[in-house]
Amino acid sequence: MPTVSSEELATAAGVNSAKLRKDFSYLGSYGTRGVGYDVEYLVYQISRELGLTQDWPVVIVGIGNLGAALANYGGFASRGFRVAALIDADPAMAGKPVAGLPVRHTDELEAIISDNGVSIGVIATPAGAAQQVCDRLVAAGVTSILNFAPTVLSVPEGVDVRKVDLSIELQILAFHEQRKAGEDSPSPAAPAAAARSGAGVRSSASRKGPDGDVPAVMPA
Amino acid sequence: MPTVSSEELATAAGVNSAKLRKDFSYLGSYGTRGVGYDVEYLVYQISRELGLTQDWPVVIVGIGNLGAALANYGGFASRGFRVAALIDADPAMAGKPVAGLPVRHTDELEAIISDNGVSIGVIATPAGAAQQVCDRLVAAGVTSILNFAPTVLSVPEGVDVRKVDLSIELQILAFHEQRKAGEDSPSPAAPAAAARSGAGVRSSASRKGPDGDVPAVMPA
DNA sequence: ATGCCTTTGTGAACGCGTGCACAAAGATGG
DNA sequence: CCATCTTTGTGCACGCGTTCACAAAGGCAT
Ligand SMILES: NC(=O)c1ccc[n+]([C@@H]2O[C@H](COP(=O)([O-])OP(=O)(O)OC[C@H]3O[C@@H](n4cnc5c(N)ncnc54)[C@H](O)[C@@H]3O)[C@@H](O)[C@H]2O)c1
Ligand SMILES: NC(=O)c1ccc[n+]([C@@H]2O[C@H](COP(=O)([O-])OP(=O)(O)OC[C@H]3O[C@@H](n4cnc5c(N)ncnc54)[C@H](O)[C@@H]3O)[C@@H](O)[C@H]2O)c1
Repeated sequence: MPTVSSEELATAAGVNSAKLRKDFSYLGSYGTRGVGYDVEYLVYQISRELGLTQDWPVVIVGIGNLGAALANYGGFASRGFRVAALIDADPAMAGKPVAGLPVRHTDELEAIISDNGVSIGVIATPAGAAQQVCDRLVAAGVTSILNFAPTVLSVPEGVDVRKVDLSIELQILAFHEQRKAGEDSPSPAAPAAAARSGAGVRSSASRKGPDGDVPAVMPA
Repeated sequence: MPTVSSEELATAAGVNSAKLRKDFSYLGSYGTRGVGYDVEYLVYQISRELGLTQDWPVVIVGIGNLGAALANYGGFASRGFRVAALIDADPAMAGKPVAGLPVRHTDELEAIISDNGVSIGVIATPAGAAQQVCDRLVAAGVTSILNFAPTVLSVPEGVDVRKVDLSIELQILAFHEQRKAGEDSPSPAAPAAAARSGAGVRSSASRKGPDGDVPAVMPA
């Protein structure tokens, strides 16, 4: 029976072994003292706890550069996610196949969500359309949203939103990069914690950019 | 002079106003009591602290579906980042223009990094090539990496890596989704903190998938 | 069966980020 | 010039996650 110790796993993952054991203990402690964890059983337990034993239908809204790349990405299917439909507002795209699936028009959004029991939606539209799309998804029954548009979405309680903002990722890297360069005294005691916040800071009078995309943090 | 109070900003960002003030205090506290913060000056200070006053040349390695989408993304330029070059290993792509830039072959990687003073690199290659690409980037002088390949990169001290793993984002959503559904007793005291870790858990004997992409968490 | 060795599971202490609450500072109006 | 009002800057305490450290448990060899 193939087993792994918490120490091996911790080293591989780059975390503390005690933390890993404590985390595992929350799902029922199925290790054997003196031996470790049964790999197969452990994987099953974690998969089950994470909700990976069922497969989740997801819809991708906004089939542009990014949306198409996501649709073509094989990593979803292998992790228990199934792309139920690709949705775009552009009538010219309707019916056109992307990654083997025909693009559906936004008009069908509610029906698609409902028919497929979709509870997870991916938004890859321009920022200007994101909130509107979000509202429709939520109204149709979606309760989890992965947002790629650079906007803070407001949703009713009970709906989870995760935001992926590539610009912010780069900004965080640039922040640390700058620190490496100026090794003298760029704000002595700043705990770098501020760099972790995903929330964008805007003035109360801020406006969106010309194309409704990427709210500018800098004035010019 | 347009100003904002910490309370306004905090509400907009969805955070506590005290936290926001304390964060600002790390960069020198330039607010005026009874009034608030001068918007323009505050934006400048934050931009400077974040390293946004200079523009950072970046290279994107792996111009496939995702890499091309990134190259076409306008959000980088507007935040102070400049795509210095697009790099791919496929000889057929060399010279072909993507988003207005000619794709350069991997052979030129070191020269490109050096000539442009690039310190930030984006990896969008298949997972199997990521570590190798990473090593070359680092050897050439890159000290910050944004990694889209589903692999944990190992880098020498002093090099920052940020990983964007879309599958994990979806898994986190699915995890919470599952909780909403089974409202009875799915592991009573699990603090949901485990879902935040970005580290992938693999058995010590794990192998990559057939195409060297997406290390499978589940056995089958 | 007994003793030894390995590794788990977890109580307790530590460290750190977050939020509260308030004194000090400055603007504003009389 | 003084009173009052608003908002900052921050000391302090609370809560939570992380880490240490170790007793208990189980395997394994003798
Ligand atoms: N391309 C990237 O690498 C990248 C990176 C980070 C963030 N983003 C963000 O992701 C979003 C999409 O980026 P992109 O490069 O794919 O843009 P894109 O312009 O190529 O694609 C946008 C797509 O959304 C569709 N669309 C517009 N309004 C819609 C609506 N109301 N309902 C449904 N579909 C609608 C358009 O028809 C188009 O196909 C943008 O918000 C962008 O800021 C993109
Ligand atoms: N497409 C997505 O939405 C998506 C989402 C999440 C993660 N990812 C990850 O991003 C990576 C790229 O995804 P993709 O869909 O663009 O794949 P892709 O196959 O379309 O593109 C990969 C590109 O990398 C190039 N490449 C291969 N080896 C290279 C090397 N050694 N040096 C330089 N270039 C090399 C290939 O020529 C190809 O152009 C993968 O690791 C994938 O798992 C993609």
